[in-house]
Amino acid sequence: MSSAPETPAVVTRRLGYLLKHAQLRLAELQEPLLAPHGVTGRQVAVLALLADGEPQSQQEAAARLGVDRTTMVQLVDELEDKALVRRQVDPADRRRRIVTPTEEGLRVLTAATEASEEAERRLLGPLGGREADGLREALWAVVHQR
Amino acid sequence: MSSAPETPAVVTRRLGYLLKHAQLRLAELQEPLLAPHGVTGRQVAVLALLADGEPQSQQEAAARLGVDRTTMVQLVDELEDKALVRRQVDPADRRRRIVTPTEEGLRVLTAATEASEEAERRLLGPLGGREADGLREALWAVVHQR
DNA sequence: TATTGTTATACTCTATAACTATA
DNA sequence: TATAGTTATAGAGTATAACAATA
Repeated sequence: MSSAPETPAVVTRRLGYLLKHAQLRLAELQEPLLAPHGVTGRQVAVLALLADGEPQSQQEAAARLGVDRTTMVQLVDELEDKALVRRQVDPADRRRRIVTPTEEGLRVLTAATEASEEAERRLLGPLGGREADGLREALWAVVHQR
Repeated sequence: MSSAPETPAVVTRRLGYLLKHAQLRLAELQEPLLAPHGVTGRQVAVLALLADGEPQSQQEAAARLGVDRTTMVQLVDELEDKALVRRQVDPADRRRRIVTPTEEGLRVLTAATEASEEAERRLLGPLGGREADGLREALWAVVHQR
């Protein structure tokens, strides 16, 4: 789906439209920058999550990312196929699989994170520093409200 | 997919994550408010687009919304099945179908737009008026950059 | 030949239900 | 009985390719 219309309509002031197309635009910018590292934006997100803090089981990671456990199975499958993470049975509870990044996974994460941040900078290009910070803060407040 | 994790991780500061989850949150809020009107958020968006400005062919509408023409066929099918829009062959170019809202379509659009705006207000609840405006403006700038 | 709308098809992302193993 | 991971499957949303009608 293309991310911006040629002739803006009233619809394009709606928040749903703006959020969707901002996401599409970001994906367009990220894709070519991440491709050389052999990962997608979603894979980078999962990798970052797994590298952040204590080693986690799949369900813990799923809860933190806000996805279903069956989705996490597939996300971890993808990363494991690329040898970027390892699954290990938790000795304390043999039902659980602790998922940790490999050394290669950490290397890819570092490089891909830079690429990802470059894409964010390009997306936020038309905004000033204060506006860009404001956008991120406003989204954070909206997403984490309860 | 659930829209917010119990334990925020570093990933949740990434723009991709924030945009996706803001959208999910908005969809959650909209769904129950729109359901009584018998339309989805996407259908309201298309209806609003078709009611806005000159009568449009499917391809014009698709371009303005930023979707493929085959996607527009299905969107218009949905609205036509509910008798909210009408397809009419363009006498000036018989390949084109002009799509216009019916009276019922306009009534539903009015009601659903109010519901949709209420959902936006709830999403933006944690923000002050200035921050909410800033968010919308920042997203607009980012989406319409060239 | 080119364009509009359409259909058939496929791909991505996600979830639900049911299974296995472990607790 | 309950939980972690898994598999099979299905649904939503989207696109590409090929076709019919029309230009």
